[in-house]
Amino acid sequence: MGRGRVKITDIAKELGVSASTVSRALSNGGRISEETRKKVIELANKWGYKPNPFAISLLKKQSKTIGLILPEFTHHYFTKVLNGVNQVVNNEGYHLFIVTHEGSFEKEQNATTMLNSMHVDGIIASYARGTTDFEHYLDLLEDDVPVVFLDRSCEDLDTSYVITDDFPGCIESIDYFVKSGNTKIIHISGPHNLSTSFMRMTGYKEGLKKNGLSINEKYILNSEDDEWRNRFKTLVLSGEVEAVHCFNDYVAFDAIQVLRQLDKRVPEDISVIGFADEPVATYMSPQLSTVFQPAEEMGRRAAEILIWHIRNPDSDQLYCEQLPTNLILRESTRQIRKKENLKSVVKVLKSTG
Amino acid sequence: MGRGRVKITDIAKELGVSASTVSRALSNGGRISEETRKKVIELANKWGYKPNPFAISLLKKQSKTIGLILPEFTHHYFTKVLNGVNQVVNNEGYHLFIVTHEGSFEKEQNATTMLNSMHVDGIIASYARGTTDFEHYLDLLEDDVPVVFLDRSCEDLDTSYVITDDFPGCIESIDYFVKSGNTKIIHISGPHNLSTSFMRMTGYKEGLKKNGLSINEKYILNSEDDEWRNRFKTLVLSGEVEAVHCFNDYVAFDAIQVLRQLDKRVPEDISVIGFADEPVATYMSPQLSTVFQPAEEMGRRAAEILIWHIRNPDSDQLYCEQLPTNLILRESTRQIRKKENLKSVVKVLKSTG
DNA sequence: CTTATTAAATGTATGTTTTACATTTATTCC
DNA sequence: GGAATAAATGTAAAACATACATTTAATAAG
Repeated sequence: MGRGRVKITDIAKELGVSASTVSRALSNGGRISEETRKKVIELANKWGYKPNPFAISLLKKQSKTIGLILPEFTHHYFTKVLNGVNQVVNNEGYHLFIVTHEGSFEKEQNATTMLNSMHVDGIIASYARGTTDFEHYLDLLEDDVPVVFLDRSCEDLDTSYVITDDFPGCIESIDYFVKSGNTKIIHISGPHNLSTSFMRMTGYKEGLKKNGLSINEKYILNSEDDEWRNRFKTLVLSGEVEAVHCFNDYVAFDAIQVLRQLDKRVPEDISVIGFADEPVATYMSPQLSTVFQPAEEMGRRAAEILIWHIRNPDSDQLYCEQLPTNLILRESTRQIRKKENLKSVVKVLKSTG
Repeated sequence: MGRGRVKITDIAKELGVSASTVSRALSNGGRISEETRKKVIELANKWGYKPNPFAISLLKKQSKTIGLILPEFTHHYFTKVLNGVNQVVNNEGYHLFIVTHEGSFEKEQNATTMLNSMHVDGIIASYARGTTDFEHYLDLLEDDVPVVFLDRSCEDLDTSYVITDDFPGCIESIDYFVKSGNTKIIHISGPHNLSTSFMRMTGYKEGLKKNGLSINEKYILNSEDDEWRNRFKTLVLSGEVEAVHCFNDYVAFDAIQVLRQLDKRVPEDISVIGFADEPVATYMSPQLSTVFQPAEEMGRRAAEILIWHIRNPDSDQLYCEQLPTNLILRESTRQIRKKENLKSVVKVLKSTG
């Protein structure tokens, strides 16, 4: 039979009717006699008829396929995002084309043009760190391919996006440090061209301000700087560090390794809080206190929003959502008292109609 | 212009030539005057012509798309496999459709029929644990869709596969235990319906046998059994445990947690070896000695083999490859002396022509 | 100068499905 | 019986690119 090679005309020929009759019977659209419908459906089942998706896509100009652009697969965070996206996309009868850009702007550009030429019905994109030129996304929008940004937003473009609000999470962390008696707090930042990195550093600064502490640029290290470990050691040894606020869990892991080298105990001597709640946080010891990001939920929301756009192509409505984070206290912070619930939900709905 | 809506006939009309001339000029197939070719290419570039993949797929009956069936995304191992597959698939100009079955046989079946109806050119499959019925893969093969099994093989079906040979890795681990002076070795096994679980347990037994040690079923615990921690504690406290051979790194992590509760030092009192070299192995402390599985390489090989099958549809040759594992010594085992190189490469080439 | 040969360009059919429109058949009413 | 209506089915076009066949023009050979 070969690859469901039975097509609508085969059934039509066998039954002595026309192809359109068969099509109607199968898609129960127009009027058709109950008798023929039954006959057609029966034979279609018997022969295992499967419509050819290419013919349908060619005709209807839609592929029932969604493109997902991710930085990489091996990062656990994106894996969870992917999982979330996959769930709703499957439920809604779409298929997923996944491309990674590995942080390369060029690959990211290629990904968008590729997905466009593959005629995906829409795209969820988590763009490369260094991307500042969004021309390729503009091309997509001009071709009426809806785009939803994930994890990273672009305010210049009129697109929906789903991000976590890193701000409250950082402030919550600083609050906790202060409440547990740590006021000498340093920050180890991430890649400087990454918006989340900037956000978390700003959150750190705001947290200090809110607690009446002064901001000292000397206390902000950059994990991309090869010298950060040495600077960190110097600060620690000079006794100027009581707590470390880190860009993410991996940086926190590295910081704790350094502290161990210096025979500093965590959290007795120095407290550490990470960001993202990656698996590393639960496997390292001490287990890391960190800020949980609802990665899977983000993936789900992004997919839901994208599918909404696909189904409402004429609407100008945009969904710009910031999902709340959650401070998870484990072993790398000193205990203090029952943590208050700082849950924050922000939903903005901007409309450019 | 809308979604690269410029098509071949637009260019043909503008230039006053026929559609097929334009097609020929663009695909530089048949003979055509240099002059017209130039004109066509120029206009195609200017208008940003992109061929419609559906029309091509409909005509050529191939989608340039490969289906990948994985258990899940969140397991780091499969993420790396995915990464490997993705690399070569991209290089060879194919696209990837990814489906997960989450261990459900029904979902796995759906995945195969879905991918078949999407007319993928071939499928790489890592089937569900409990799958014993391979009818749906047989359907695929009958429809001339090549299948390559990954991580899990099916000897009943004439397909290529890529698996790791868990056996030598386990034996190497036991050898190492013995050489470093640990002879009281217990095994903590994985889910009992999982073939890798069985393989690793058998490897453990063979390793003991090879070293002249007796096998005691009392020393084999099952991590799926809720009581394993208590049994483990009892064994440890009775002084019958010098080394622990674990089904995978997560089990090893749990085992070490238990040992810590009992104030046993790793590796001074008890050595532990895991399996798989998951990230947890490098993040926990002590860092875990474990058996590295070439996940990415497996993904790459599977993709290479599948593409070979796609390009050689008439050949009956099968590639059945077992990739070697590698014992990585970190901090959870006592040091002994320079580790000898036990690399083992097995390549079987079976042909049913 | 005619015929054969080559080159260039064009036209047509194919792949599969859907749908707007057209046609046939059956039924009902005056 | 003929017109009007409804129901069922058929026809053809559209979606887009390409393989194959054919036509037209130009050149070489006899």
